[in-house]
Amino acid sequence: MTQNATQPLYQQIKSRLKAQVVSGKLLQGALLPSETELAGHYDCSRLTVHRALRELAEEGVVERRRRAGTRVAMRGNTGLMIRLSRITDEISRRGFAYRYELLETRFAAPPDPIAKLLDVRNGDAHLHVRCLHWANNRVFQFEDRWINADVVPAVSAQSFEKMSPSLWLLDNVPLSELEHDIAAISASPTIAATMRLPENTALLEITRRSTWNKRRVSHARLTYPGDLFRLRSEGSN
Amino acid sequence: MTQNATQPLYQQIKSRLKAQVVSGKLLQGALLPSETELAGHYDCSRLTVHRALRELAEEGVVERRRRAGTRVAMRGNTGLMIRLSRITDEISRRGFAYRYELLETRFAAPPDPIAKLLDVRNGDAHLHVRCLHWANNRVFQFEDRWINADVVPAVSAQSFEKMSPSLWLLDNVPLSELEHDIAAISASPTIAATMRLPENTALLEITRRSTWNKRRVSHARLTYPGDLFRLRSEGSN
DNA sequence: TAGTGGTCTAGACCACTTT
DNA sequence: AAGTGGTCTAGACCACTAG
Repeated sequence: MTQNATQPLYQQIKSRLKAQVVSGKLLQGALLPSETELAGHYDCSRLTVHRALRELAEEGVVERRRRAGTRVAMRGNTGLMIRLSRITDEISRRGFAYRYELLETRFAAPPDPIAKLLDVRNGDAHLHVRCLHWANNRVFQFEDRWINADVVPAVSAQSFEKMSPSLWLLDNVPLSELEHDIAAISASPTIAATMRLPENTALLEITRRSTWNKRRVSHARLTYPGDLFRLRSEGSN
Repeated sequence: MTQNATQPLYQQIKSRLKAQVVSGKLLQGALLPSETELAGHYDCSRLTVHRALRELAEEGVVERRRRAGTRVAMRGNTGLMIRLSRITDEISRRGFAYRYELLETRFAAPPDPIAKLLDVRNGDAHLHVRCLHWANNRVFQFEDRWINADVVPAVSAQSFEKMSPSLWLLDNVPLSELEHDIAAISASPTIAATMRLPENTALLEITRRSTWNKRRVSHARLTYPGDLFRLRSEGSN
């Protein structure tokens, strides 16, 4: 197997192996030849085969274990990549005018469930911020966020009058790990009033928990009008 | 820089570079040293540096171009990985009993918007399937799907009485590329009746277009009760 | 303990894009 | 034209783990 001008060798090997998996020549759980054998078969170096197999493993097509070898992964897991852009980009990309409005910022003891999620002592005061993101004359996002003041003491000096807490956190907290939940909910009377929407409007709700250095930094509930916001993804497999 | 017992070299390099980005030593848009220079700096081979930089690029931390070099990426784009599992796994994982119910399968000319999305001639007949996925005694997913009979002629022989079209496509169409839209909608009277839900219930709607060999294979609208279904993601950056 | 994958090297050639 | 990243090789040593 020689280097084709159009496609790298490891890519070609990936495609071939993938094709064998989906065509059924390699059933789920089937053992693949070792890297050395495949290198001989494709007449290339072991590293080239290794890269192909490593990427297939990252995509979830195969599973690898030392000594045990490489096996076709159990099917059914389709990984799809979704890219969320920062809200201002999202809005301007659609040609809308963006406006930020701070509703409230206060120090207070978070309610029990939030305290648990933030992993803070019950009764301690932390920062609660509520704000709106407007696109033209409609609310595009309602952000309801708690920030752990133990982990990010600098928030005390922030008013968030001009800059939303999500942007501020992005620029000021390093390397946070994120977890998301995405769900559809019906607008409660409170939320409906806040977002200037009719009651029971369908909303897309994204709950985001950020962690830094194994400590909970922030817990945010982001709600969007269902008709204004869509997540888009371009899948791989 | 020598190989540490606990962590691969390329990982250590990744972490160091990442740390420089988030600490502000490397500002957004800043040019990083070339692979050769970094290899000298970390006293390792160029390939090791290359792997570190390649993975940072995949994670969106840096952007690379030949001759132009490696630069710190523009911030604010948070990639989040969502894994969609096949519906039967999803339901059984929650301990519910799964049941599949076919509502209707017919050959017909798709309505204009669908015809456009499927990229088929107006008036040609294609397969339309509507079915339900039950979890215990509740509808977990309503699947409304059109399949391009030109691309997948084998569908003609399928009744889909026992097996849902999404599963069948997974097993019979190779390597399809997927695009998804995710939105929140309010249950219309028709959908509400089909899904046995009150009108205006908030629904999570996933629109999935699959492509094979640059031809549109299928267009599906999957709707879930908002309270029963959540997408979960564990992010990286 | 033997065989697998994981990592690393030193060197090489090529493709691409800015200068 | 020159310098960057992208790929590949042949060989090596190591870590892990199934038999």
